[in-house]
Amino acid sequence: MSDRPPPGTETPARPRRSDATRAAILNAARDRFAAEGYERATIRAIARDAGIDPSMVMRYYGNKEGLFVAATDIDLRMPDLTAVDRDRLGERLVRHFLDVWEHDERLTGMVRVGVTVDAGAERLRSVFRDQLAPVIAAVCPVPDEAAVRAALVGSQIIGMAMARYVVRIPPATGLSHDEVVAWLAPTVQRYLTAERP
Amino acid sequence: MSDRPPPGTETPARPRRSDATRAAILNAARDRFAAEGYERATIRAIARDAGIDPSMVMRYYGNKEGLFVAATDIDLRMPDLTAVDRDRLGERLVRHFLDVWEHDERLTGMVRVGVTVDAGAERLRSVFRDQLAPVIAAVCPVPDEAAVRAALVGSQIIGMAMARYVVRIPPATGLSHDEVVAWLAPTVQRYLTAERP
DNA sequence: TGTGTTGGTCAACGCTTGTTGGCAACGTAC
DNA sequence: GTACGTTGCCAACAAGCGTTGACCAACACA
Repeated sequence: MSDRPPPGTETPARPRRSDATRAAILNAARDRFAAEGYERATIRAIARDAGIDPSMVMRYYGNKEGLFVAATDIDLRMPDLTAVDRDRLGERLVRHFLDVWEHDERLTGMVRVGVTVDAGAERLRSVFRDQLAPVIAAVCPVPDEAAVRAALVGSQIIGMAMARYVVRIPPATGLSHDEVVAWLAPTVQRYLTAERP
Repeated sequence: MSDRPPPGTETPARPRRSDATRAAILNAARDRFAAEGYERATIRAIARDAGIDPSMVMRYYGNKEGLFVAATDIDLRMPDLTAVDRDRLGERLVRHFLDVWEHDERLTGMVRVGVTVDAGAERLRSVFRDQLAPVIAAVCPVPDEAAVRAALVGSQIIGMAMARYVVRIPPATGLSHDEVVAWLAPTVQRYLTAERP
């Protein structure tokens, strides 16, 4: 409890001896949550992975939900779309997401958790709101339409991610990157730039 | 164990006194699995909902996974697409799925479970394979392309379902049925009928 | 009427879970 | 050098889980 300095008066970044342990816990937690979902990822297993005692997890993160919140920071590494040819926005986005999904299995896991537990769903909503929506709003001429267009793009992207990486529907897993781009890019392009129907 | 008659010699349909109980268990199981996912839905809670003892669940369905398998039959009630105008296939499909998703919350729940536990993912794959793919293959002129086209359609449909009903991303939940159809129908139509890119 | 089958309850089992509190070793500041 | 906060381990807790087996009541059938 006398662990973190009082919020607001936070000291710049005084390193603590336990920082390595904290990091190890977060790393193990991310992997376990991603691989097994919220319920099956036990504090005991996470602690074992991190090479410490389960009680340390409690001391540093309060309880399991606290650990989950601390462990799940999702970064989509969104590109700046204003620098992209207007008629290649769809292709650029689809390619980017294929890249992100494929290089960080934790994202798949976070979707898994986001679907199961409330705190996870809130995380996904915040990722949509803070990372995807703004980037899309920046290239949307009518500000009022930005949110809906972002949601549409998000729906197609997350749907393909579900099909390929989470549920693993065979025809979807068999597609090459180029094939996925060829099919999905026009969809995303239309959601971004087409007149509102 | 001496419960079901030996498979193969199954007697036509002799009703058992316990049929009502069995049905009550399945109903309660469906609701609990849908609402809380596989892990949080406990056999004890399901039995309580059904008004019987937990041990009955074990007797009738062997174990928790057996109950899950028995409880999760998903019926998409797919329409016959061969009777639909070729250039309205997209609209027809999107409208159908909106209808199905909105009238059976259990579907949402099954996605939740399908994402979490292996047996659930297998269920989703079988639904895709046995219910969605055949219907789409029936209107696909090039048989070899049917599976991929079905997967593409499925990705957009399941993505919108995730956005609207599971994660509940605000801009997506705010869309009316007609708006969803207006945006998604052309996408699905293209996945179904457009030349392979 | 007697006997085997079916539908159901009850109490307990072994196990895992998140969580807690006590206690030892270490480092640092006075 | 002693007092104190930090870091860590250990052992235990209460609760909840899936699962089992003994036992009873009602029925079906001879």
